[in-house]
Amino acid sequence: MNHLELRPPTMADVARLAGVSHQTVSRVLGDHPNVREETRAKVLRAIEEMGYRRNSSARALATRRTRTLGVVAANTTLYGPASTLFALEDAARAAGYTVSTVSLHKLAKETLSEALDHLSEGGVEGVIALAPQRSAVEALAELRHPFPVVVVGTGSGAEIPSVNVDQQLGARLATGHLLAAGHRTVWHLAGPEDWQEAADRVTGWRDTLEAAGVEPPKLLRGDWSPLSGYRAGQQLAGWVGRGLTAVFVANDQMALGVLRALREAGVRTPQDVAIVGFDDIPESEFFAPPLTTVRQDFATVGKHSIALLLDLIEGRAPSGTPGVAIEPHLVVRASTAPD
Amino acid sequence: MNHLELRPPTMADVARLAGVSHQTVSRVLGDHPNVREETRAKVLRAIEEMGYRRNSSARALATRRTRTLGVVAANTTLYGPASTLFALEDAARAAGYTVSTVSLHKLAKETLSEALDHLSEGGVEGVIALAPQRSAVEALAELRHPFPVVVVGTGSGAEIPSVNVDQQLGARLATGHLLAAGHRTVWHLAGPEDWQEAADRVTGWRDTLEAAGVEPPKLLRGDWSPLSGYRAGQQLAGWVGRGLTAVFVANDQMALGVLRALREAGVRTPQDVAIVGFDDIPESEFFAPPLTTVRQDFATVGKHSIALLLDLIEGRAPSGTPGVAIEPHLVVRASTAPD
DNA sequence: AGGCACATTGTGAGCGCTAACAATTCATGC
DNA sequence: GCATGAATTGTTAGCGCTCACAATGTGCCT
Repeated sequence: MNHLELRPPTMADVARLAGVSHQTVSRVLGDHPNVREETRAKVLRAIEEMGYRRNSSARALATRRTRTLGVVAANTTLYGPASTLFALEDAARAAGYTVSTVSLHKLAKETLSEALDHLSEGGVEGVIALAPQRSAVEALAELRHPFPVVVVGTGSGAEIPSVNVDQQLGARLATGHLLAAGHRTVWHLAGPEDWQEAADRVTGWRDTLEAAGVEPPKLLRGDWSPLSGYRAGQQLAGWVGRGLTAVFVANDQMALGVLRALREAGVRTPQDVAIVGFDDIPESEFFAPPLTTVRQDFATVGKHSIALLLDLIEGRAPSGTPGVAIEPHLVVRASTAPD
Repeated sequence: MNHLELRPPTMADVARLAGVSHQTVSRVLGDHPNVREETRAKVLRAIEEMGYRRNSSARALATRRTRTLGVVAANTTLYGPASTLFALEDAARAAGYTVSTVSLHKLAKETLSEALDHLSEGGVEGVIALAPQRSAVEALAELRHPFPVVVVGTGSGAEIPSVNVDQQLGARLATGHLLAAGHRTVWHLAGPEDWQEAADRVTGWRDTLEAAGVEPPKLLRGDWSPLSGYRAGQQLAGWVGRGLTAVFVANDQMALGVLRALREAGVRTPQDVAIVGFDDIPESEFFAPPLTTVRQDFATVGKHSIALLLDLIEGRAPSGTPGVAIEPHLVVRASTAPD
């Protein structure tokens, strides 16, 4: 708690105390090879003694590198985005970068533009956009910005470099699991149309059914919230006994709502209707009943995204195999298996 | 997507194009009063044309202000911390500051120290620490740092400026609600001992019982996770029929685990045992049954924290009434009310 | 001893901006 | 018509650092 000192020490101050030139101090700090061990020790002692820290602004000005990355995201209180954010932050820090975050309420073009401006003012070298909505990516593509941008979670629509989880595969796993358990068909409660993830999950679901020679039943839409799941669940309950025995819900929160609606309608899970969710939020294991769901590896997403962005910043060719989506995994629990 | 330009334009470039001095450009950008309208327009046109943006490093170097705040947090994928983070970020941006976040896996002294170092290297002017554990605050108090720090969520232990939700009040609301519903006594499943919030909730619970002349029953401990709630729930089930009819659980996730354990033991909620949680996570409304819980206003926490930190940075006397905790509210649902 | 290569250290010039001051312009009033 | 002050603009000097280069020092070979 010494933030009251008049002026923080500069490199020149340290140099004076150590009896060397400021450049030598810079060399020590920069781990340059050609510094005598004795000198290095002297300098380090002076640094320690004065509690010296390099001024990042001066450094950034001289090197033209801020070593700062930006992240734009919405819905950051949801498990998925929050987990991704965490992973990104971790990966960036490991690479020696600082992360500035802008959390938005909504990913409209306007707000996105403001966010990029804000980050730009902050001097970021590149930005990761958690933009799962197609409209957001389009907006992003139109916006001018003086740094590279990597999008997470919006399929590989080529327009902008991106990193993704293979949502279609996840949906195929979920749907296939239900078919394999003997269900004639599988209903689907999807996320909002504009979301790429929602669209991909619909595709994966539909493809799986069609590959099995089954006509896909009517598609239901929710908005990811438990409440929308609840409402959809009330509708679904009406189809029980008329061929509905299994539902693939596009996320765990909605699945929670569906479970409640079915329960209230006297429909038992999984005996009457089996349910599969998506995300594997920490709560899912303790739902009534515990939820079969699809888990995504956010840590890997974070690492790949940062790696790709850094490649872009450094002007390297992207090192990771581009466009390769990360594989999700099925987690089987009681909601699809009677005990 | 023009990040390939050789060198971004500087203020001098703009000045040349506009036919003025760089200082005049600076004045326009800084909204200085004494600039002729015509000149301002000329400059703005040049800025627009060149796509000029001020270099934040140079600015920071000259003004000695980075306009960046840091946030250190752990468990950022949980609803509470994620919500607080979001609110902090929003409030800071509204105040014209950029936020750099460091998300930690654990809030040990070592990692905290590294986090502060990292932020310090990034040139933050102040830091908000989401440090709900007492050990973390102690570590924070011992650590040297060249900027003010505000702690969120660790009671007003005076050592470090802090902003808090009145956890004891929340616990009193929860416990009082159960007593008022006619329960003879209320059990409590607490969070980890080291957490200030957990301790405060225990105190509020105990005080309420004692004020009602009731001897507090045995205290159970969890670690906030649904699993620990589940385990505790199994124990609690053993006391049903022996005086246990109501439980105040220190957070919603554990409450979820408790609900599952009770259900598996054939205990009905709320008919046999009433449950109150804490946090009001989005899922709570759709638990089986929907959970009565205590809601905290994270947006207010965020605003207060940023305001306090900015006061500290500017060297002002804290403007908000210091030490005033933010009031939580009870949200009554089916887990305490038979329909 | 002289010379050469290499290791080590120092010097000077910016990086792009803002703050302080100096210089110019302009409108007034007398 | 000219002094006078305000409005407007320009000039200069850093902010604290890194880079490129210059200047030493050191050891070793002939």
